[in-house]
Amino acid sequence: MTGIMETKKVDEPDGDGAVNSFEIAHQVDRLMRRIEAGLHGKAVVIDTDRVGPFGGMVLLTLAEMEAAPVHRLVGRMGRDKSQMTRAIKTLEAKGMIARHACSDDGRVSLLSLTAKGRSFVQDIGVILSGVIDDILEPLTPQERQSLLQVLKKL
Amino acid sequence: MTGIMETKKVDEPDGDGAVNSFEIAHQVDRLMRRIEAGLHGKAVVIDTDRVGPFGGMVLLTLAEMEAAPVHRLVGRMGRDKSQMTRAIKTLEAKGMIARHACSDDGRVSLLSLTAKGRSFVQDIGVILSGVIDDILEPLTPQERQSLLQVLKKL
DNA sequence: GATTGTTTGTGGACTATGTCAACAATTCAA
DNA sequence: TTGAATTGTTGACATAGTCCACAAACAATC
Repeated sequence: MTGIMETKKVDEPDGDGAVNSFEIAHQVDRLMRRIEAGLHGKAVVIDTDRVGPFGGMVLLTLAEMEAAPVHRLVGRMGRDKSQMTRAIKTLEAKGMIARHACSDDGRVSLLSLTAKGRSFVQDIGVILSGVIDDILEPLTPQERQSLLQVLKKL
Repeated sequence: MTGIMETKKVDEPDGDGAVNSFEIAHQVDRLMRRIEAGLHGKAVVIDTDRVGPFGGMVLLTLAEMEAAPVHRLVGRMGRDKSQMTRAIKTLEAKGMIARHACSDDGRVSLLSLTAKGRSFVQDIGVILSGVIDDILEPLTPQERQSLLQVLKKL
């Protein structure tokens, strides 16, 4: 149906407009990797608590939700529950997030950033912006906008 | 400079057209994760040799290079050398790739897919195409094309 | 030809992430 | 109220990524 792995060479898009799937996967992978690498290179200096890339993502994500239960974080980030449990535990130990019981539901405990967590998010956000701006540098503002637009649609 | 982590709410693009950086990182991350999850769900059945996601990517990448030294694979995939060494070792053990000495350079050994490796790539390619087509389903052909275009501009 | 430095690939040791399955506590629904 | 479903936790394990040191082959110089 789609063209990628056929033996014949595919020089132009298929009739139904499909694009090379592996090419997409590969480019997305590379992009993600560049973001991580950029962060890895620059963020070490401020990550004094050794929160790590994943912990950073959790904090960043939590920053734009404020007071969310674990399962919502899980849903938003697409990770495993157990992984999230542990990440939260260490982030809590480092004083980045706090949890308080949910009055409506005895099972859930709501998560929120502490002042320290917010301050970290602030710092890492600036760095992340810089890294992504560097990567997106070859794109025109229109292209950036359309990239974000398309990504959001998915 | 960029808007993401400012305290004030950002409802519209900044004057200089910058977009929310974290949003980009987050969406790229999610997209990558959806691809992995889709692959994970569907590819298990054919991955009888337990090549794994990373091994699969190596094979896919190698398929479009044919007879490449390790360091080129490393460069293309943005991973660590040692990681690649080990991945190659196991892939070789599983009979997916073969290595033969390079006449020009005594240090490098050129990698290429075996028949088995090519067959695997064929299968996984079909699945990957399906997964990505599913994910890209909400996009118009124009949007897909523009996504790939923008990604390639990196 | 011996020298120094670089590239290429390996290996060890370690950390971080991700997966799977089982589980208790709670809530929900019939 | 009893049986499912949800929520979060844990154990055990598998995979992936990082850092550092190293040997062998090359490259450039003297």
